Amino acid sequence: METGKAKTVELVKPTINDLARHAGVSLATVDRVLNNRPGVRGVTVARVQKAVNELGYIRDTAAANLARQRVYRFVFLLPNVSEEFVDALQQEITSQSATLSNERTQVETLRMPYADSTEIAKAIDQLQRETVDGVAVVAPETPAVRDAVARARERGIVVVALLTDLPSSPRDHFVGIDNRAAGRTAAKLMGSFSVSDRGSILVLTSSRLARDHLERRLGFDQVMQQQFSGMEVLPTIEIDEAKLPAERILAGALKNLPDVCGIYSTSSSNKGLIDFLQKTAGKLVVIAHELTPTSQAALQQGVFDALISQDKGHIVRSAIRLMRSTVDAVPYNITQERIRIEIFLKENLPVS
Amino acid sequence: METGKAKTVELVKPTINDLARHAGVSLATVDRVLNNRPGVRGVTVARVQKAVNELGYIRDTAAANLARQRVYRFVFLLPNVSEEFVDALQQEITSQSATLSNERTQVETLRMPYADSTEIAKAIDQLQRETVDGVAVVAPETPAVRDAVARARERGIVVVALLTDLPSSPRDHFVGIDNRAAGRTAAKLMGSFSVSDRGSILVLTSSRLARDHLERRLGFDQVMQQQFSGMEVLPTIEIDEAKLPAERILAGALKNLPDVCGIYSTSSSNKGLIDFLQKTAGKLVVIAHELTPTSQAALQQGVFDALISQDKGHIVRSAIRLMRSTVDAVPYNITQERIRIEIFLKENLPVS
DNA sequence: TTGAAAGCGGTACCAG
DNA sequence: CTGGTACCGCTTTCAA
Repeated sequence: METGKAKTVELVKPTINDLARHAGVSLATVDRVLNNRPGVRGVTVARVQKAVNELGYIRDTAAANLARQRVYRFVFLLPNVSEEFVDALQQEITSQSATLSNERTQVETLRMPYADSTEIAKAIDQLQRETVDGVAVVAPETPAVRDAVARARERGIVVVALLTDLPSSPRDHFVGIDNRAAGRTAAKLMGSFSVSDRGSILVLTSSRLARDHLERRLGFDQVMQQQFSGMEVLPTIEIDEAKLPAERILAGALKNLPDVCGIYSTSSSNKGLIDFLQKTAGKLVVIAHELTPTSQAALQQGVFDALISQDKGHIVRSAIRLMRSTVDAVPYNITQERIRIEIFLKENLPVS
Repeated sequence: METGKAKTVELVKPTINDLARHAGVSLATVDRVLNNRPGVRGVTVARVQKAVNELGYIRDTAAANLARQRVYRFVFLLPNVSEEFVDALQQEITSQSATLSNERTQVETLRMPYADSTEIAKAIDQLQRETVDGVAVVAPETPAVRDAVARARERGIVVVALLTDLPSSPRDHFVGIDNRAAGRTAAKLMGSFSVSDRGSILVLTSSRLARDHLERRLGFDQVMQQQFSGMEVLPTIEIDEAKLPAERILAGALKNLPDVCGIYSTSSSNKGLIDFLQKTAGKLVVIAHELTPTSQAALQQGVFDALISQDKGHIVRSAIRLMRSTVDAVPYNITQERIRIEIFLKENLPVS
């Protein structure tokens, strides 16, 4: 810890020319072994590899991509539900695509009915290795999806599960938060923000994105039971505005259950809930997911008490970095790719 | 929102060759106007610029950097206090430097006594434009520092304020959290986690990093007063282990103040506090800053209730991206550079 | 099985 | 004031 102690990193960076000279072969041969292309004698390969090790060679990806005129082509497969968060995610992809195209990366977004996993599977099956390098998909974990993912990977397409994991599918990566931990966090906040240590909690969900919602509920129950056992967590109510307005459902539920003191919505589309709460006098602790203009306003007004969120920009960048490095079979920095569980309170809302 | 609606981005990317042809000039001339080098007639400049606009030319930075053999040289100036967080930050810089060197970026870390701003100013003054492109500095806001920053910028060195802002200095950017909002968040959690709505709160600080600590305290007071006015926030106690062990100070304070129900430490070095708390029976709500191995353990054990943190990896990457794009005078994505206020509870601790 | 040489998109030096 | 050209690090024909 002495003052001024400095730490520098050398930047000598041997090139393939150095390798060629060192190994006594031509550039072309060096390139062949570097990219393990066929047609090089074992001895020659060994000579080059020795040079690589001795000189500590690291390929300059930028130069390689330039020479190769490489373009990465990725597809995002999102549900076509009218959910603010998903729309915002697509918006994010679109707005990043400008920058991305300067980084030799092409992105395309496809929207599919989330519930119809046959449709999704079909869409995945239509992805040709010749035209796409990787796909990031938001999908339920059904056999149809699993098999389509497996086939895509066999074709050599990199597959990333987005938002909701597909652990039983052979996907290359999952990009999204740990939803069980998110549920635990929601519970901790719910319990802490409640003035009383008893009462019951309403849990709301949307039918879509099933697995992540389930995981959230599991984590929620776990902590409520461990730390706030005086409170009762009611069975999950599924809200589908298309069938029945949220306000109706909620009004009914609250009438029958007079001791409800909190609401946890595992969903990210809460317009109906917000409308209902704004008309209701009683003070409930309300926790929901995802920071969107709507939910942010609700938080600001005090209708919501906390929001569990994940950064859309980070998710998109992370998915792309992971697809890119997987395609190129180069390592990536895992710490940069962990999507954090963000907690928003009125007090730490981003200044917009 | 139709199914399958696709959004693609073209990747035609005109090159300087296209520009040259289109404008009827040579590559060299195109290069001159692109880099506004002298010695080109106004008409010619106009012709090239017209071509740029008509073709929608965007420079390929990777190719340019290759040709130019560009290397970015940045310096991080950190306090040489023995604080876990700062050490971790230096560690982060070091571990990123491997990747960075493959991105034509060289980083060097210097450690300076935080309290001695003349020393810091001297260190900044010693940075030569010939050998460094940018510096990220953690420093108190004193006239000496301000002037040194101004001189560095006049020499053409990009300056980024790290962790604690230097708003009155002509720094190019600030990389770190909004510390007032962080304090507000701490207060909200403090009030919510407290079982009673009265009692008094101890606020601890380390003498260093003054401005950010001050801002945290301000934000804290604001929300405590607004939302938890039944609680009393006591004057800040400065802890300097070198002078007097934290345990002594705390034991003394708590003896005189029997109604203390919570502790907010604006500092990130809390070994003494943790030691003290582990030996103490009473249940206090304790909130501190920065996720480190020590603080994480304290959170895990229930000694701490919440941690307000900022991501070190993000901070370093962000500082570097900002310095790079400022040096090159190219735009950057502000949303990617906003350092979030992270809230860690036992429930959302990263699985390590 | 190997090497020579052109070229990717730019930059920079030298000549005119 | 402008153009020609070698070169950055790597890839990719084509020919030997």
